[in-house]
Amino acid sequence: MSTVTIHDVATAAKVSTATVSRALNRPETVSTALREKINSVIKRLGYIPNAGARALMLKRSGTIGAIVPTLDNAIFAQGLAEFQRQLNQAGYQLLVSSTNYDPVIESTQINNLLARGVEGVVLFGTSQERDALKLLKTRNIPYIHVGSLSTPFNGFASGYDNKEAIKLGVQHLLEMGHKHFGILTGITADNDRAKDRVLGALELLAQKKILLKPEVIVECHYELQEARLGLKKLLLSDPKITAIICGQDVLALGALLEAQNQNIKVPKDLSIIGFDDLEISRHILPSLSTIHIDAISMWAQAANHLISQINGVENLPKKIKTGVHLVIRGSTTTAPKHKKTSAKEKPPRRVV
Amino acid sequence: MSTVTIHDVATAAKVSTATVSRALNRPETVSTALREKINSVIKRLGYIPNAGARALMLKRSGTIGAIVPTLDNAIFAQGLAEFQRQLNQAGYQLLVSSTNYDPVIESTQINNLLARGVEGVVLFGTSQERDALKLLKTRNIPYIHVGSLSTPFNGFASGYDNKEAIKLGVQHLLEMGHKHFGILTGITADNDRAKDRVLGALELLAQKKILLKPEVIVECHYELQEARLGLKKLLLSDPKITAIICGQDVLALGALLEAQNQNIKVPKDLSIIGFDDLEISRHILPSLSTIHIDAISMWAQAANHLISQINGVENLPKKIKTGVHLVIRGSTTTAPKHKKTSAKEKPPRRVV
DNA sequence: TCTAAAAATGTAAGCGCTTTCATAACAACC
DNA sequence: GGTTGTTATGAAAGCGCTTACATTTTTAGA
Repeated sequence: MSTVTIHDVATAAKVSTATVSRALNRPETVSTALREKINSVIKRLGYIPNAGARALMLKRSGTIGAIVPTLDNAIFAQGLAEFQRQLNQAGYQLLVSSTNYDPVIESTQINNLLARGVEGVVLFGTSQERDALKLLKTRNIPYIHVGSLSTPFNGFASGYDNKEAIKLGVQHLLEMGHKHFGILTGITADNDRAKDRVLGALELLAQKKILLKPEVIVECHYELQEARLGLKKLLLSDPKITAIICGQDVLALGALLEAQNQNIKVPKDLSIIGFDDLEISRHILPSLSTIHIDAISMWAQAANHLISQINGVENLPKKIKTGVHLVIRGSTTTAPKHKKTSAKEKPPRRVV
Repeated sequence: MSTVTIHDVATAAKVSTATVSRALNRPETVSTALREKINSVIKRLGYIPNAGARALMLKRSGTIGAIVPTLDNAIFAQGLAEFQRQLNQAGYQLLVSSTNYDPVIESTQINNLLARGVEGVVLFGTSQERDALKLLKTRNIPYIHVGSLSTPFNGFASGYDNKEAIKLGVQHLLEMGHKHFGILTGITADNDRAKDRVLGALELLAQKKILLKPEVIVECHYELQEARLGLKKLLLSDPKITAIICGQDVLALGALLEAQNQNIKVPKDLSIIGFDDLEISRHILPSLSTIHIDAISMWAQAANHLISQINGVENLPKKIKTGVHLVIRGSTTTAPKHKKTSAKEKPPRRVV
């Protein structure tokens, strides 16, 4: 690990380290001749300034941290890509870490980012540990929540109201005459988004005097396999179900695929609605009705807000509300008049 | 940004900074009484050691960098998750950056990681810029390529031979009697994996005296929309095509979906084979025949190899070959006897 | 040609941390 | 009680960098 330092460059160029540093950071303050000489030495030696040492002096790292539940979901991957683009444009580097939906890991990661001297952090959702947030507060590190607006939080957030958003879908289903619902949700523990979506759905249904039994609300991880199992369970719990409300498109996709495997016709026999509008949702057959969220703008605005915070801009908005809308596609339609009973359920015809 | 330093802790605990440092790093060398006192002060002040300063002294950062083309593809997301797990287990932190398939950005990112003092780096594929690799070499930073074994490279690699891997699929198609092929590939520029897969397919086909015209090899980004367009182009270029060889499952999925939209029966009229075996591939209808790669093991072994390198282990293997196998599912079958010609292509019946 | 202002460069301190070496405190032994 | 280990703590240097300040060189005005 033969590291070449600013000192090596200085001696090789027969100047002081101060001059090398200046040549790098404020080139206009050093004479052309020297500057060129120094640059050539730098290139020859392959000198790369040590970011840690630099941050130590400057008391700023030029780094921003992001903590997301997982990278294994297109909705995060794309959001982060946008976030990173905005950051780079403003001269910041992004440090990503994932928590696997575990708030304890999340706290560790926040510490980690702090140790690395991040100047700001993005937190997904609002379910982080109290202490972790307090840490950010007392250290005076700017941060912003992304993806959640409904749950109470201090500080800033860029996102939308999950409770209201899901209602768009439920309302659509109600208008289509559905009366018997099943809910397929992600794990709600430590996940305000998932929780809010279920809550929102139940709230609107209750308003229409539809009360769901606990058996028709099933939780599973965001995986196709689990979602398929979930749908099975749902249909077993209540064969009268004609509409499935899903907390995320992956779940809806799983449900759709399972329905197809069971030869249940979507949307004729069963309507399915998702959330997030992944790329595949518009392409699959039948295409998936879902709630589209404007993830790009949500992350872009979060980035800019965070940078503004770092720059000490005053009177920033507490909440940045980003777009959500219902996309009606092929997986939802009017409720079947009489739920088709499967063959074996058909009452045996009485022989006269 | 009121940072609390080791000095603050020291004065608050009425000890020297040396003692605080020891209490943190080698607790057994400091008396119980002091240790407890120091710990309580640390907790009270919310002290977090500055990782940069620490790395500066220790000359090791405990950090490893990974550079991948994109996060927006499940195959990378899952691989990185595994990689990170292995790293954390060994006490290392992971720093991820993505290049969007641009080798210039990749070089920048390597510099970036080096500036941050990473002790090792993982590079996806083998198409990085010569200079960037030389930089790693001269600085003596351990690195390993992942995902590619066929293209020439120096140093180490964990992965498989893309050229051979794709042949598994092509062979299967040949055995099913297919004669007319189309290839749907990712952008091959700066992408040895994509390149090798095309090459491998062409090689095996040529061996069977099947030569593909350039029009039946179409490149597109790994997106469903583009893949659908790709299939259209392919079918237009040669209506006799009965089998599509895809360089990645996303492309195969897109092709499958487009076929369904055009009411082309898969696999009856058209066989489609993918590569990577994403989760959805086994669930979609028809399920996708594909080449399964053991991404988990590939990344896990890369992590361990890298850590061994850092630890100075000698005589490490140059190549770690990880598993690949053909998964035959529902999207491939025997070639149709006579390719069904669509109505308007039917020769007009001559009136006698 | 001399002098003063401006521009270019160097000196040295210090960012927050670890660690070597020196010193102090404490046992344990005769 | 003095001596020797043994253990616990502190003082200070230095990791690679930037920058205030001091110093030198250049420029230009008279």
